[in-house]
Amino acid sequence: MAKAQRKKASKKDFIILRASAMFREKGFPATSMRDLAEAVGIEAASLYNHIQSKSEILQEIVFRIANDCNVHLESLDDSSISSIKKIESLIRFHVQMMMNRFDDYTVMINEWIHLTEPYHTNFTTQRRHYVQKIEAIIAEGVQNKEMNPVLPYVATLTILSSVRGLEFWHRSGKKITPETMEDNMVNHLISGLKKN
Amino acid sequence: MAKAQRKKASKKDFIILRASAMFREKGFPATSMRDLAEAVGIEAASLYNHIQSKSEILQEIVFRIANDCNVHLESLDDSSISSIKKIESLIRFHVQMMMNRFDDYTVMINEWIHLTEPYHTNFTTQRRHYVQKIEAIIAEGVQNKEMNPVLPYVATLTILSSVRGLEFWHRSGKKITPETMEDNMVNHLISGLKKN
DNA sequence: CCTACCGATCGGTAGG
DNA sequence: CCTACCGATCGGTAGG
Repeated sequence: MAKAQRKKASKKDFIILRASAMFREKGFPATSMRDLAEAVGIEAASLYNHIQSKSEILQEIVFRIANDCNVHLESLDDSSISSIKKIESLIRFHVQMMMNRFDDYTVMINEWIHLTEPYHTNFTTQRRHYVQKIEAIIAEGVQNKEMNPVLPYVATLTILSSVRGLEFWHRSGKKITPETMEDNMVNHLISGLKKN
Repeated sequence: MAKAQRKKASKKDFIILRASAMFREKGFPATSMRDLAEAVGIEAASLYNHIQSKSEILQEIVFRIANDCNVHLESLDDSSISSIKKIESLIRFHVQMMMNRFDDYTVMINEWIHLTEPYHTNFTTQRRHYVQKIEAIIAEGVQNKEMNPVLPYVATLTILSSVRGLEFWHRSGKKITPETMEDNMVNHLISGLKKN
């Protein structure tokens, strides 16, 4: 029984794994359950022994990743490191997510709009809180005179979205190590382009 | 005849205008021709008196904007301004596109994957050349010692994708003027977050 | 996990 | 610009 549970869970995970890759490539609405079934190696109808609906797959992908982002951000909360260091950690975390969990992360970013209610509202609310916490870190940094007088809201959006550029990098054949990528993005977003 | 031509063209433009808003909101595959027809105020079948296919609408939206981006970038080409000033102009241009032509620009960025061949390949090729030209500007700035020693490819992706954050800003009710937005993003991406 | 099949909806056409 | 309608495909279910 425990074994059967485990077996079933892992098949479900396999379906979600394949779905994530396809949702990223073609988008959620353009991916059919028949395409997915073929990628998994079973008939479309058989998918429903493991999952409840197409929507459920998207929900699992999105909220798993969103949860990991929230956990990371909260880990920065009561530490005594500087605001700059917190933002650096945030950038590194997102670059790593993009590089190590490319399909899931990209699906969260690009396909969350196709979440049905109440998941859609749930996600946008979570995202708003996430942004607000980062804004608070930046606002503190500005007040501390650690940071230039930027608008925290704008800086937060810039940081969070800049990681999306890695989507193109991933498609291209460029050989850049994860560490180089991380360092470059941290330097650019924290120290800027212009030499002083 | 000339008048009829003009009238027909403007109705087509109206259809594309509405389509752009819907493609942005719900994505290209999730927007049906019946939804679009309703937004336009006619029956679905009547759309085909003005456009050839659903795909054609996407093509028009994407390549109009892509063309404007190319024209701007080429305008920077033989001017004698510094690399930093060129990049500043590039950032301001993209922020303005995002603010003034929000639907079209967002559709280009998010929905180009749904272009059919040969348009899909055409777009990715154009985009690659576009990125390479910006890389060249940054590489020159690094060589000049105008800029910090960043990897041009990574810096280019960071700049181009950071504008995508404005998608969230647009949805939110935040009152930030276009000029403030532009200045903040230019400062962040060029001078960085950290105070020296 | 399969075969067989459902009602709904899709992009698009015929003909007026 | 409409009515009427096409074949294809969609997500999902029944029953085994």
